Amino acid sequence: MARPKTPILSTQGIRAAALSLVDRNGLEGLSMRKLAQELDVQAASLYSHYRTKEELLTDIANEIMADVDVSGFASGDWRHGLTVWARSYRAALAAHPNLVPVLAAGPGRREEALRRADAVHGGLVSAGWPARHATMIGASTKYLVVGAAINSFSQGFADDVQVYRDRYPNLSQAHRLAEHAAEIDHDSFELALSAFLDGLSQLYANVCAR
Amino acid sequence: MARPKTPILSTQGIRAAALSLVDRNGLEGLSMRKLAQELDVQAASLYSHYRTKEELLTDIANEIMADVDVSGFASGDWRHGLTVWARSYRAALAAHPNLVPVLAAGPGRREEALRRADAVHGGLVSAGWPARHATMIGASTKYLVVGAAINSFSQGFADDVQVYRDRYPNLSQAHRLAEHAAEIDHDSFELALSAFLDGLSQLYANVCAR
DNA sequence: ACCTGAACACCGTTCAAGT
DNA sequence: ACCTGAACACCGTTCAAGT
Repeated sequence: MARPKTPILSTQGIRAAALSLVDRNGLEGLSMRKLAQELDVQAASLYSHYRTKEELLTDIANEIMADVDVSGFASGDWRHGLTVWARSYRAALAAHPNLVPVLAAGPGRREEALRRADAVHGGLVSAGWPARHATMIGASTKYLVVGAAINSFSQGFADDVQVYRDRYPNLSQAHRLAEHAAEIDHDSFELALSAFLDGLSQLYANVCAR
Repeated sequence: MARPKTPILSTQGIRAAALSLVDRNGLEGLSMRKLAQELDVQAASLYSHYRTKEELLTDIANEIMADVDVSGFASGDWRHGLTVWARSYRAALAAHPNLVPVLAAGPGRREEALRRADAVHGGLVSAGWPARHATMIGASTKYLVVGAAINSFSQGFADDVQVYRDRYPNLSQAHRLAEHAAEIDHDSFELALSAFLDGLSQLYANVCAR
């Protein structure tokens, strides 16, 4: 009864259960004990597969970040590369909003994160951007994606509908934000991305003489 | 000994001690027990002044957000208004990096947050932006600020200097990022902001016919 | 009103013990 | 190698009790 012939747990299964728990109950809804319970096992058993809770979360983050697509830079069109990267990056984060703080915290395991960073940087440089600009553009794009994912601008307006009308006339339709939060977030992100890229295009004309 | 003639604690003092603890030891370094110890008091005593730890954090967040400056919109120049807002917003977050997850989580208490949101939205609208654009621009700018504050793009490259040179040629100077992290973050933010604003200016010319 | 001491229900993690 | 049961050092929060 202490150990079945075939192992009960697998890192794969642990990750899936943990992610499901986070998706359902939020990041604070994940504890090693609850996770163990979900897997019909004792909490201590998890430590045969992951050394810490943090390591487990990092591993999950890796899995999610694997969907981020940097292949757009292969075309030689830096603007297309950035667009594909940013959108797939945002989609990966938005798929698990409760995990965004973890995903934003670090680049996950170095391996894949560095491969992607290298692809972005390399794509920009080979398109003509100076190295320093490439670094800043990569960072800036990440700011946009992470900022958009971590914070529904509209989420703060969920309750207390009446107050707005009286005291803040410019926000008189703020109560509508909650309903269309997802749509507004999406549109705001697309607006930010295209304005940012338009601005970069102007800069490109100035910086990258041909 | 149970109660001195003059109260030991004050919400003001509790906030200051808590913020100092977070600044020194990180967000996870703040517990009600450690905070109480810092104030030479029992943990339970804190609950005479704050009902929950979360409420305390929200109050601290308010205090910090009070430094955000939306006065730039009074000039009628929307671009100037956004610039002043974004920079002061970022400065407020960057002053307490360990608290950024909390600051990003919500708009804090409704009062001041709504006053600022109203100023931004109203400033944009009276400058000629349609209401929907004003909403999206406000959201986008916040994305940029929060994204920049929450994540040093460079912070992930702190260690393991040697690996980069060999495996990721485009990141050969990645080890320098750690040294100049603050500078690169600042420059990246400014690049993102000005590119974003340049893009918006183009859009303004198209959308806001005069 | 404000602080204490003790308690409750939770954590993450460790470790000897079992198979 | 993998799982258990019990323990350790921590949490946030509550509450009767004291002044």
